[in-house]
Amino acid sequence: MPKVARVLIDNSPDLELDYSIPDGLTGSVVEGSRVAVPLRAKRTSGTVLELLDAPPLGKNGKPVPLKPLSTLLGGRPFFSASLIALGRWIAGYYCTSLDATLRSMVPEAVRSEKQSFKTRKRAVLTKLPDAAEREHLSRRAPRQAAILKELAESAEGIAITEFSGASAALKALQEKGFVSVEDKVVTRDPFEDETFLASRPLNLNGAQQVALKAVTAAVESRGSAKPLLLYGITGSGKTEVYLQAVDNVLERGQSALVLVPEISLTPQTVDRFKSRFSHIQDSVAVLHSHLSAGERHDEWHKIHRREARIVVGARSAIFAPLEQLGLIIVDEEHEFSYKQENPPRYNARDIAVVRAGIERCAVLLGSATPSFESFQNTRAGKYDIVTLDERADDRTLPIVRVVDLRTESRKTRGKSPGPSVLSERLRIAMDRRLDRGEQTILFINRRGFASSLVCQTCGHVCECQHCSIPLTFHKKDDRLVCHICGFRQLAPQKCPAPDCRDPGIRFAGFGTERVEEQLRAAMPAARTARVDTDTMSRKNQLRDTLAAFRSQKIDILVGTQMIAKGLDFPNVTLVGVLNADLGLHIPDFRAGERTFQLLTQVAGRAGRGEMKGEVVIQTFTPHSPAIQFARHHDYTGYSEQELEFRQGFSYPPFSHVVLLTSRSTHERRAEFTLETLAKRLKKTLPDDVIMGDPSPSPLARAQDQFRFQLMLRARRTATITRPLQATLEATTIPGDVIVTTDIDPLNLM
DNA sequence: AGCACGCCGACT
DNA sequence: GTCGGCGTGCTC
Repeated sequence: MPKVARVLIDNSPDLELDYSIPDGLTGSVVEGSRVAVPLRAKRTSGTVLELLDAPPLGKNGKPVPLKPLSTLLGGRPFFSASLIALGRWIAGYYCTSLDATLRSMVPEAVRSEKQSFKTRKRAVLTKLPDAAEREHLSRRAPRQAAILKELAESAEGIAITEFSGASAALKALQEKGFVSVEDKVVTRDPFEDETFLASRPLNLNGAQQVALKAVTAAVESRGSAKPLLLYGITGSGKTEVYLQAVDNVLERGQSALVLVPEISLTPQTVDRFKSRFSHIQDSVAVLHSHLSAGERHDEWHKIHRREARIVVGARSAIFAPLEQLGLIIVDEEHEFSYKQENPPRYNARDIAVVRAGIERCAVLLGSATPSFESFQNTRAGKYDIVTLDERADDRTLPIVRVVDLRTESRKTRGKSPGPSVLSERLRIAMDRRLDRGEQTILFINRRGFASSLVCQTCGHVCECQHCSIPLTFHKKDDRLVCHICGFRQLAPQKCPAPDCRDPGIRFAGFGTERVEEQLRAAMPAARTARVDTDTMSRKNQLRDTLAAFRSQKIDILVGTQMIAKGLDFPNVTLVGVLNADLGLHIPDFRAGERTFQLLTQVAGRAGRGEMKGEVVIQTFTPHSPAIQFARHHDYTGYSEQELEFRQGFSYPPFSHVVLLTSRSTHERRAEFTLETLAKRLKKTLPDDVIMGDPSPSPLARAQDQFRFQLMLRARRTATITRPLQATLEATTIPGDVIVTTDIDPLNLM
């Protein structure tokens, strides 16, 4: 029996102390247990990280004298030994304290005592009156008799709200001892008002069968197989492979974890899992950010109680306390939303691979446009790859046409104020769809400065007072809004530049709002709807709009990234990308990769039914590789060219990036701090680390803080992080400067 | 010499 | 995180 517990003290970064386990508690103190411990003269709390047989030896060679831990807190631990191991790995790799890491692994709604199980008072039958009594009641107190009859038929009792008009009768029955009223736990069901029609497994085509076999073999190998990359083009039926693989895992008595990008992007994926497993609906738990705190609490406990065997969730669901894991699936593994933007800044896709290693289970990464990190891992033999290169049911990929906006703007010059949103080609294609009763999706990538207010006469751009980015014009409430800090101001009537004052500024730039407006004017017969964060604020609004689109009550759907991914509408035969350049010219070596992924994903929304699809991409740079390769559906071609470039410059996946950022309201201090760190790092970092110069971040100011950054690259992350941590500890950082470390960043702003 | 303050290391 | 030891440097 272990006699010693190593305890991580709460709220004290990386303080791990050993305590002896008193006799009364041996056996009940396990890894993950919450315990109260003495610390100096006080009492504090902590988490048991591991159990030891004997106290460690001190500097004098003798065992360290240990204090006994005080008591056990709480019930079954939040963390299993393998989740603690996972936490240790994350804390080490991402340079975060173990305490903060473990805290981020359990939802706040579970961790804080505020949320608890929801209870409702229910009446239950305690004993049935004898025949004479019943006879008496039915004559003298028909209300009571009726209640008894109802209760006799329901095993779980009936909520007392059902008897709201008969509280006196209920009370009388309670007093006679026939009925008792108890608090019963009721589960908050995020899908309460939805029904899922059971779906049956579809027939797999040859490639899908090969893929399923490979996954099943990996599951059966119990962790000795390599991670598996499922590269399947859009519409090739990846989800069906996931569903059947999960089914196999369940049959083996194991559980499965399915990660999907932030749920609002793919409501359809969740629905497909809920439907396929509708016969065991209670075994499916869903975890994502749109759940209420109470729902999250209940779903998490459903997993913790071992009731749920399938978890479908976003990024943080990678920490779901599932046991006997057989398979972890990461859908759309290239998605940037898997990266957490606050500490620990982990990437759930990478954590999935680590967790699979710890739990000795299989891991499947799926994508139509795999990240170059994962793809290179298959080329290097670290991952295995299976390919679905045909659309399921013999459908074909859409024809992609590229419209050169440079020649287009020459055609329309002078005819309309500002740039024209729809090219002639796209207009004609849309008219044709409307005539045939088919549907169109128009995609506008609002990232970048598309809808900023730029004066056409003097070039003045309305910028945020607190951040160094242009403000975005929202016509509905006539405001300029900062998408970084939320700052809002009334839109100016004319150009604010003192020597300009041109009223034309109000018509510059376009975003989804303006597209919709122009569309209404240009095609009055079409029924249109807009999907972006502004219109989809209400709960279920996205779901409702998509349902209306599916039932063809809407002809044209205009939207941002929200409609780019994962949606499957058979009647959509045309997709228009209004400005493909917007993500292309940002200072980030992944700009091309991101654009290629987006175009490929958007194009994949067209022609998913019987009818052939068409995609029109409007761009000012038709020659750029991301656009040309996307046009030809050529992931392999693009990856070859891009990987060669990345290798030449030692960018990921041929190196790991560590991004050091300093920020402060005091510009010089932020800059000086980073310069000092850079100087010290130059001395301690090994030669094979590529270190840039400290420089202003592309987002030079945000929320009144000036930002500077330093990029470091090396083959192995630890080559950088070990000396970096030592340097950070040894350097005094001014109180008003914040220094952050981002390992494998995806956002270089 | 006496004391305040801040840094640093230990806490089991 | 928090406490206490100890060194520095200022004041009496």
